[in-house]
Amino acid sequence: MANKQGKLIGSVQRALDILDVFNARNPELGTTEIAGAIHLPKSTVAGLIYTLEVNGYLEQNPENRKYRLGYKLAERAGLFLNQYDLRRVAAPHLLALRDACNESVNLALRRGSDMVYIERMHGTNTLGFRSEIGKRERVHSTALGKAYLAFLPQPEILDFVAHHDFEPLTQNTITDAELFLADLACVRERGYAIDDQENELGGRCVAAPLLNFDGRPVAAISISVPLQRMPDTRVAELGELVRRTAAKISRRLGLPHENVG
Amino acid sequence: MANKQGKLIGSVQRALDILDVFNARNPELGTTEIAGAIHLPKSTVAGLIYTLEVNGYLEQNPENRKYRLGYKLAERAGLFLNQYDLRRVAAPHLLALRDACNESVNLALRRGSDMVYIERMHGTNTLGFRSEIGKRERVHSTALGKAYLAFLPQPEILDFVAHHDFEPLTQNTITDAELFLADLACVRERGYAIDDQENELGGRCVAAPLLNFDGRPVAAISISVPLQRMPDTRVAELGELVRRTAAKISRRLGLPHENVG
DNA sequence: GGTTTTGTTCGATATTATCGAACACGATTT
DNA sequence: AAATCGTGTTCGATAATATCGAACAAAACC
Repeated sequence: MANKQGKLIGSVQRALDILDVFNARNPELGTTEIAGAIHLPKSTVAGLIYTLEVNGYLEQNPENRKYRLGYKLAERAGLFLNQYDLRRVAAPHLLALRDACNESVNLALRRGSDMVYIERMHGTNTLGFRSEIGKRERVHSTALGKAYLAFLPQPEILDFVAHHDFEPLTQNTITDAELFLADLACVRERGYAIDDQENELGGRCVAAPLLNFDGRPVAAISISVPLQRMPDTRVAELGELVRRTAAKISRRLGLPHENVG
Repeated sequence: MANKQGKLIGSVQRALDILDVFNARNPELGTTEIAGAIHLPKSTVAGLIYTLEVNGYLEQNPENRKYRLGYKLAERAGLFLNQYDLRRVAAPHLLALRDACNESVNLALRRGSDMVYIERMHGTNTLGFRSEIGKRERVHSTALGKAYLAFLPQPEILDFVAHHDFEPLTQNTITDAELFLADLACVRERGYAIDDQENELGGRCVAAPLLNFDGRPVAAISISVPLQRMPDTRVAELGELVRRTAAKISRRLGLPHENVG
């Protein structure tokens, strides 16, 4: 993004690559597997793994000698999340919103081409409890992303569509720049964004942006509902609800200094 | 704590040191401040910071050019937390426990000399939210830690007291090894541990361990209450409650393979 | 507008991470 | 039980590469 001509530190980059190898399908990996995944000799990754392990970013399962992500990540992540007053301000309103519709509600920041969840509350029926905080989804395929984007200054919007890869995630994903801009215009007009299975089949969402004193979006909130419980009539109803809730939170956001994220 | 003769990779260690410089009191730091904190030249940390930033572990506040922890930590932490079936199994019981006493309830793993929170639910009055997941507290000064420790095999307990630094956190913290062992015996007898302002003034906790099929502790749960709402009579009441809840969860923990943490 | 603090650039130096082969350990198989 | 397979670990030589300090540039401050 910037013209900052920085130099990457090789071994640090490789260490971070190791952390990225882990995912939901591969929560535990051995040294050889990790070495294979990042195309480095075993002995090299051994040292990197050891350093990460000593610092708590990896931990070894004594039963199978494999490694998994460590507690230190949770510790540091807690600090990351607490930086955002936003979360504290929004929490009671999200709770009320959740209770009003009894569906999952979300709060997310934009980070580049992704929206990152920083708070999530599920309806009473769904007892998933998976901490999906930190999860990322694309800007262009989510109601969250479209709500955020729609209220940016026009030049930034155009810059986004010019440089963004509109990867189709379902057959409903908007991949055409013109159509996307038209959709954003609709979002502005009606005050909330709609995702009709554009990010995931069987899922519908409505979302609205949180604006600071300047009118600039700093985050977005959404309600996500399985298709079965989300007929067209309810889309408008929940859309209005999320829009009003977002407006209420925005009014509380007299952020004088930072938190613009 | 092993005799594994590993070699630390210097630059990786320094990069991780940078992440550790951030804390609640210093959520944002500039290059010079970071360099001062870890005693390295600015130009060296610049490269490390850049590498961390590119990977999302740090982000720069455009308003003051300072750095703060990045979203990538939350993303990776989500994966860490999801590794523990424990959380999913315990969640409904914790919820019930929370509703039964309307106080904050916690689930924590032991990591070395600390207990690490992996789930936390607050009473309806306290609106604090998930923020404190990942937080660490000492084993010897918390009900969580004492509950966990008390049910370990005796040799491991002795090993712990032999090598642990019983740092006093309040005037109530047990710092004498003999007294500590005596307290653990009480814990075993009554089935739950008590922390009477040993970790923090004004806070009382009761806790009980979660045991796997083997009878080995894998985690602990607790109820933490402000002193004002926790007279001696209620200690016994909530203690029994947390003990019974822990027993219920333990019964569900037929862990055949791992998750021993 | 001048001054101070802060962040960035640059190239020479020597530290230090890398590599591959050989070793040791455990698990699984026959 | 023996043997095999795969895995993780050790080791020293090599060359790559992170480090450093000073000089530069750029904000922030007054």
